[in-house]
Amino acid sequence: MSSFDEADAFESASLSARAMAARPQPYLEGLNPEQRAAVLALEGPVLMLAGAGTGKTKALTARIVHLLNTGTARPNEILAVTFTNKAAREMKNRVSGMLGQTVEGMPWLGTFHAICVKLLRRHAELAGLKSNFTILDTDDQLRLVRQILDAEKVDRKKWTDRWFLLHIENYKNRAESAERVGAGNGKRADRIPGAAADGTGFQRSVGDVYIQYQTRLRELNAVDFGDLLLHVVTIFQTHEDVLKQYQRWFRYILVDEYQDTNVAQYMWLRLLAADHKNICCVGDDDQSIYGWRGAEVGNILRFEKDFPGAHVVRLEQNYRSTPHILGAASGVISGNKGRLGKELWTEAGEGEKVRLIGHWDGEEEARWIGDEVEAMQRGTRGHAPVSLDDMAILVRASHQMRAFEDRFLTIGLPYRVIGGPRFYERMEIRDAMAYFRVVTSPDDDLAFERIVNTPKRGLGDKAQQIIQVTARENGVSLVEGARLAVDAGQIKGKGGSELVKLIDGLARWSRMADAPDISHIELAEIILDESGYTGHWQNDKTPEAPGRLENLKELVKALEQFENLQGFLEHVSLIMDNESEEGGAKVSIMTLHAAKGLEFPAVFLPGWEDGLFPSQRSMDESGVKGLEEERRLAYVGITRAEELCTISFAANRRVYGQWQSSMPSRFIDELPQKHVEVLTPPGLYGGGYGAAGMAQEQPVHSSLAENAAQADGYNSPGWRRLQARASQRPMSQPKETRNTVIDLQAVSSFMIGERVFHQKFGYGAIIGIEGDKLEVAFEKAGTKKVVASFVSASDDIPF
DNA sequence: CTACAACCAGTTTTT
DNA sequence: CTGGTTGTAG
Repeated sequence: MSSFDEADAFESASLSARAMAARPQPYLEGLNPEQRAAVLALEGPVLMLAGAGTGKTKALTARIVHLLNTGTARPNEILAVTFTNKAAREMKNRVSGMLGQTVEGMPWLGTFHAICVKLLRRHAELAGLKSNFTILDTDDQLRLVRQILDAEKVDRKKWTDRWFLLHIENYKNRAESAERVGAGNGKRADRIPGAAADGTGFQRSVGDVYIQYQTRLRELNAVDFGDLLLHVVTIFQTHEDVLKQYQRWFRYILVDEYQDTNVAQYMWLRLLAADHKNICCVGDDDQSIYGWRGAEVGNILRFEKDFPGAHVVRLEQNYRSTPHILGAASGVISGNKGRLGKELWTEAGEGEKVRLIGHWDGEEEARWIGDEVEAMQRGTRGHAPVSLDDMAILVRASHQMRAFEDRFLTIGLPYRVIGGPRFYERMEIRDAMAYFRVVTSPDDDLAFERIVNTPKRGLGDKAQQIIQVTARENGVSLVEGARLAVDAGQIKGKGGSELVKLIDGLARWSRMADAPDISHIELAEIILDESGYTGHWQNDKTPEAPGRLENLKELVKALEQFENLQGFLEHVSLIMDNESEEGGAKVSIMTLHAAKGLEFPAVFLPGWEDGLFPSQRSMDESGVKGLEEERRLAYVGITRAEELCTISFAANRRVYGQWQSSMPSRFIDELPQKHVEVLTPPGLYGGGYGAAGMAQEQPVHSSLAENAAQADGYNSPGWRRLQARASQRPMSQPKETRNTVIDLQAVSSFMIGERVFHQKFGYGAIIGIEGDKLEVAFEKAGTKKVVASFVSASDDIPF
């Protein structure tokens, strides 16, 4: 059953407009003049340019409340769109808070996707779908692409499923339908490079795959996330009556984070606002950091052209950060061209300068930050103690997190990583949900495919192929196909009997789902139990297994909030977050992207090195555009800080196991000196390097020495030259490896008992030799057979 | 069909 | 380095 109730959404305005008209307006009291202007300008197009920390959400919610309170609009006449469920939730809460009552019937406050699901369910037939269509997750999408590629005999080593999916999604972000893309077949830029010459038989374009992908989706009665927008836009474009209807219904439109809209979302909004033009877009062009997934900064930059006569309000008074922090941030962002232009200011006292510190390597950086966090927690240099909850470490790329995790575990500093793999993305959760999906809708082939041999039932590629073929030949679902194949005796042995067990189980569970005397929670437990899925993890001896069982329990617990399995699945397909938080205070570690919208009294920004931040890949792939987005990311990072912002970089860093040296980020040069204090790194003055002892080996040309000497001129030419010199000189690896790699073709003789080293398994002793294969007893990894060329002799003292 | 070793690629992430 | 995928031996 869908959670969406039409009547509720459109008809039952629970708050009478007239009854509200004369109410007082306390929500206007706490607003500054600009915020107030943005709230009061209810009619016509409004662009609210809201800088970081300028009370954007406050103004936005006040605007909604004002619409309601003055009787200008009823709750169900307001379309309020956000990007994330979190933002939608917060807005809902704040509106209720301001209104002093729960918001009954604001059915159109939600994410783009959630709102589009509602719309598309109403008009599914106009998109060639049934209204109970399913929404695919990334796994399903890839499985689908893979099927198409295999059918087309595409060499998947050369062009991966991900590559195709990426392109398809890019098309969808730009609202380009398969028909349209396919029509340009062969002439367009989407032609697969080198395909014709490859001899794989696949000589066509991404457009062809896109077309087939859409065809399959329709056959499956399914959509992906991109489709939710694209289908609705297409319906609006081709059915004027439908569009008109919604233009009348949604009398007032509000959009949060407008700088993150993609072309499809932009078109969707323009269509809906075309008639009355009561659209209020809120955003900050300086915080557009999602270009790589289709966001178009151009949308916000063009607003006044799109909506002539638009009322533009700038929120520039910042309530979050100190002047030094704002000064540093605006210094950096001023390097970008084509901004709408904003200057943040604050009434806050001067505060501390942004601190800048360079380190010898990434480990020292982590060590220093760990110490600093502890010191701040204790309260140092006249500062009051800072709670760990109030500190955050914001990195450019998630692999930077490991250094901090390692260090914090060593010193026992509690931390939390935000934005890791989310609950519903974990393998065991997806498996379990795939079971639920097949039980609730037996036609869900993708889900069936996922679980048919999970846990292992002896149904490998061959058996699965038979099922596929049988299903296709008879035009039935995979479950049905499996039944037919078994009946025809095509799947024999253990696999056959296991398959029968599975099919019978599915049928039985489906019946239970309809039975009134079994709760869906019991049903879920029965499914997981009888399918053998729980047992599979109980028998698993790997260290993750207990955690996975724990997660499954949590999943079952989460079911309690829903009436039935369908309701749960519907919810999960749209809401994929899970932030259960317990325990004491912790430092947060997260990416800069994940930090957008958050704020912390103390922020650390490590890894400001050219190539890492700004990311080389961004610059290579998107040139100046890429660099500008990176710069906005820097701006976002700095403006997360309320009181103390510490930027750091390391001269050397281990990347994919290799040591690499780099120059300080070009963004460091862009920090205005008057807002920055350069700290002296600890390493030079004893102690810092500990056992590594490389301070002696690499004394003078260390960038740190220069850093200390040039405390006031870190961006001087001298500093630059020195950095360039340091990076040209290959740094010797700080931690010496003591095993020597020996060319085995040259040496070719191994002896039993000899000590060797293997990349993956570590150290071990040879206990057997067969031709070019060695049997090695590894110290940590046990006894393995390895090819001789993969081990090297170790000159460690044999034990 | 499964298990294990070899190979390979490797930002950012929401819905 | 590391995790995910592919290829091959049992």
